[in-house]
Amino acid sequence: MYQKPKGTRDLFGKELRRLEAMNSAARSFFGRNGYEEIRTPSFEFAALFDRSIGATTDIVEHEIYKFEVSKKLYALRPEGTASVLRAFIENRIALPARFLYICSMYRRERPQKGRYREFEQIGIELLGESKPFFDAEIIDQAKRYLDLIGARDYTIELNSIGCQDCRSEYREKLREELKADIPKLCDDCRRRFEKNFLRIFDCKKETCQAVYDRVPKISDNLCTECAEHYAQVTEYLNKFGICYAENKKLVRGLDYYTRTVFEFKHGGLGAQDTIIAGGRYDLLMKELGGPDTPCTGWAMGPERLLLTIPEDLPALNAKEIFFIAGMGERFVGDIVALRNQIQDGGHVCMVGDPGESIKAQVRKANRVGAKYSIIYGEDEEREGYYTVKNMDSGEQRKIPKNDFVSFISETKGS
RNA sequence: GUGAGUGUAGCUCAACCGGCAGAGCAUUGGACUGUGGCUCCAAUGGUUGGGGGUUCAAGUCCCCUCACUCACCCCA
Repeated sequence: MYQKPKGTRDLFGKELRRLEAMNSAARSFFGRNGYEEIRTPSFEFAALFDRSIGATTDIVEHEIYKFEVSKKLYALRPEGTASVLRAFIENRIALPARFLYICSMYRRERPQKGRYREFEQIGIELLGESKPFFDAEIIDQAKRYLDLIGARDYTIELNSIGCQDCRSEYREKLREELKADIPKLCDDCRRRFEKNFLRIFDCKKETCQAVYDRVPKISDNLCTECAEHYAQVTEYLNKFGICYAENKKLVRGLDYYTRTVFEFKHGGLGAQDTIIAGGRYDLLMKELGGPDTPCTGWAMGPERLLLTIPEDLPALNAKEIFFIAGMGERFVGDIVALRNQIQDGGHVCMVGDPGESIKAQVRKANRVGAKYSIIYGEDEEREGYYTVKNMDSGEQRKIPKNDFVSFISETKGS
């Protein structure tokens, strides 16, 4: 028996409907906010991600699916931002630009709760706006979207990790501060400090956290411009009426972030509790060879979000289902014509095997959730009507063939 | 890449110290010949994830392997 690769899923039924409901809600909500959907290739040249995410991050080092064809090295995209910026630059799109993407991403990690090797991301990118207002605005939009689809009990955490100048200055300060404590830190943290020093604050070990609790934080060591920017972001968030918590230990895993970073988290998700993460990345566009352009954006993990939302997501318009039970092979022509008529009227219609007993067919009608069973056999043919059984009430009506069109259209709205 | 846990019928799970592989639900048929759901009766359903070993005897103990789950790492 064939099996799907580790970390992938077959999506169907309720799960896929819920996911698709989120996607269409995102398209219409962010569409109303001026975001235009963009779809970039599932794979890019691998170098794009080295440059954007950071060549020393774990994602680039061993989580990307890479493959070489005709001496060219490709990579399945592990995230969306790099591709969107590449597309923006390559297609010479005008500023300011607002993009929405809904795409599968690929990372070769060990799967666990809320983490897969192929997973969806819904993300927005706002290109060409530098003002703190827009940092706050994309947070506000994320929050309103979550509220719209019925998410509850999430928290918003905010921090600023400054620009390159504040960061390199802070890094030396931190190195001094930590000197005496280095023996207390875990191996991972020592490694982190060399590779991506801010990430030490993400460590889950209490012994490490005890040290970081009393060490100066980057948000208290910003340059004047970054500090002013951060202060204004918090002011705007207050004006928007958004509840958030400042988390001085909040950092991001990707290299390209500057100044504002934020996460939306949800308890009850286990270890992977971040449902939305993003921030400002003013340097990346230039880094990728484009015009010097300030940008903000975030990405959401819809699978994780769905884990937090109770079953009854605002349903897509539930269609009424018809089921035709024909009483013998010789009615196939009539049955098919009737099926077409019902489907042309915009309804869902399934047909039973006319060779099966009426009992077996009505049972199947029940099983597929049919609202109406239509029985057609010798009596109906002779006298020119359809027997229509309402599967909820059990009530049964004879509807003359000539009246059937109006029956169909009446049924539509109910 | 590292660690822990779990794999028994389509699904959810039993099976004592190693001693004939079981139940509920689902499926199919019947009671009810052209009428589903509810009830009752019956039937079908298994190389106990796979391979090897120990033993008179392995679902059970040992080794290997595969898959899933959770956590570390990392991240949406």
